[in-house]
Formats: sequence, structure tokens, C-alpha cells
Amino acid sequence: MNDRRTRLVQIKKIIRESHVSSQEQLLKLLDENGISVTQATLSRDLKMLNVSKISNEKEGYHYHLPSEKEEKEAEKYLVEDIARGFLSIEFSGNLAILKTLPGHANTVAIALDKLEGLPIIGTIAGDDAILIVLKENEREETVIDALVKRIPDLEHEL
Amino acid sequence: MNDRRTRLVQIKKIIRESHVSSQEQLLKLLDENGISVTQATLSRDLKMLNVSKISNEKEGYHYHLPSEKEEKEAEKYLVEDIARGFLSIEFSGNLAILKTLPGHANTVAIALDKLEGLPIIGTIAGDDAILIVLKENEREETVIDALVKRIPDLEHEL
DNA sequence: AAAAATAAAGAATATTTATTCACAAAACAC
DNA sequence: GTGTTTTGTGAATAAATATTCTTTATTTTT
Repeated sequence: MNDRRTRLVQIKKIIRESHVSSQEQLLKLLDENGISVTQATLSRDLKMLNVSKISNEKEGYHYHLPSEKEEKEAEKYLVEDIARGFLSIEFSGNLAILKTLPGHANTVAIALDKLEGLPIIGTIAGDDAILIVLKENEREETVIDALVKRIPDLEHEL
Repeated sequence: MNDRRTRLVQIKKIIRESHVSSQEQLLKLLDENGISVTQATLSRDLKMLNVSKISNEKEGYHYHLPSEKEEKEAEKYLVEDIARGFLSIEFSGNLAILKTLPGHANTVAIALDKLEGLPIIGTIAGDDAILIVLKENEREETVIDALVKRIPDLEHEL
């Protein structure tokens, strides 16, 4: 059933190499590569890949992959935001309180929300503290691990 | 008649500050700011601004401005591509031949085409030379001026 | 100043894209 | 195993967006 993986790879390749301007067109190009799906599926795929459609003087509308650089850059800023404001974190059951420098709570909370792969379901920020709700059945250790993995600077403080 | 300018500024501001997910929504936000147009016009505005629509895990679809950085970066690469390959340029009427390092013609030609504001209508690249067709009534001086303005590194060579 | 060219924009429409609904295959629980 | 949930998909449709066609205003040319 998992043609999706390979299809996503193909889609990226095609978008990278040709100037695709609609899902119909992409459909045909995929078809030529022996992959046949409907436009609905492509719409979902493009959403999943965070592909964007953009216009460009010379070339008209076309799809655009989020560049590695963009992705990494974006994440780098998030990580910096967290590291800059972080003071401490303490757990209690499926909750944690993360203390930050005054005024940093909001920034850090937003960054935590955006950073993917953390075992948390959400945050509520005050001014210098954030309430973090862990995912069902997650505990202190996994959260700390995930944080350290993503934000190396935190290692000393945890 | 030139509400367009001010409208474009407003649109950028709104897109930068709020999470807009459709032109209808943008329409309303503009309306609240006393600017009233139709969706058709917004579509053209967004095309003109090179705004892209992108999906994002957390926030769903939203518009995205090309960042200053992206714009400048993009242009920087073009400029570099040209400077790296450039050897000489010679004019004859409304034509010019630009000589490049072997194999660089294509890269340079693409960059010339993409770089906006040059008084040329097109290029044809071989391996180490490019035929450039100037715009009607443009001459050597204006092209050189435009090139030097955009590609400071070329000043010595021209 | 008239005539011609250009630029902006709305209304209607064509095109494109996202979503809803239904269903089937796979993974999971027991 | 059977029942349940999750995942992926297409068909149909809704929603969103781009374009065509037309009109009006503005600038340019003569």
C-alpha cells in the first residue's frame, strides 16, 4: 500500500527538475513515470510536502519545494529562540513547567510548538513560564531526550 | 488611480502580520482597512508580489511573502554566476556577443535572463559565448551601465 | 486637443485546488 | 481468528484562484 513514499520522492524530483504549473500537469508527468493517481491525492501530497505555488515574472506559476536551507534555517531559529530564553524545566505527571527569562515565555512556547517531533501536545505561555502538556504516556525522560537532541545547547542545563 | 501601490503595501503588511489563508479572507481584512477590491484584483496583486501559498503542519494553508533575504540571495547568486563566467562583451547594433569561460555560457545566459531590469529581450547561449539581443532603441552604453550597476565586479573588465 | 496606447480593475467564467464522503487495505487489539 | 482503528485513495464536489472580456481612467504621441 505504501506507494506514497516513492510517489513523494518522484514528486519532489519532478518539481525540482521541471517547471510544473498545475496538478494536472504533475499528474501527467507522474503517469509517464508509471505512477497513476488522481488530482485529489496530489493535492494532499503537495500539502504534505509543504510545496508552494508561486509566480515568477519570467516563468509564470510553478511549484516550489521548501529548500533544505530554508528548512534548516527555520529550525535553527526555533532552536535559538528556545536556547536563548530557557532557564529550567520541571516535570509533574504529564505536565511540565518550563521557566524562561522574563518576557521570553511566548517566544519559547511558539518555538516549542513549531519544532516537530517533541512528545508534547501543547503549551500555554505566561510571561516567564510555560505550562507544557505531554503526550499521553510520555514522561520526563523522553521529553528531556527529545529536547537535548534538538537543542544541544541545553545539555548543560538539564 | 494609483491605489494599487498603497494596496500592495497593505497586502504585504497584512500577510506579514496575520495568517491569511485565502483571498476572500484577505479581501475582508483589506476592507477593514478601507480598501475595497474584488478577488480578481487580489489574485493579480498576489501574482505581482510573488506571494506563495503554502501549507504548514500547525497552521494550515497560508500566504507567504518572498523574504528580503530570499530575494537578495537569489539575485546574489545570479550576479555571482555572471561574474564568475564573464570574459568580455562586444556590441554591434542591437546585438552583443558576450564571451564566457568554456561551458559557462548557459549559466550566464540564464542569469542574464532572470536578472530584471536589463535592457535586453533575450539571449542565446552556446558553450562559451552568448548572443544578446538588445531592446529596441537600446545601445551599448545603457546595457553596460545596467550591467555595471547590477554586477559591480564587472567594472574592471568593461 | 484629439487620437492612440497603456494600465487598472470588475463581472463573469474557466481553471485549479482542497475537501467531503465512501470504501478498501493494512495494522492493531483482543 | 473477529472486531476496531488507522491510512490511503478515488469520485464527486466545494472552494479557491486565475483569466478573459469589457469598460474606464490615465499617460503618451502626434
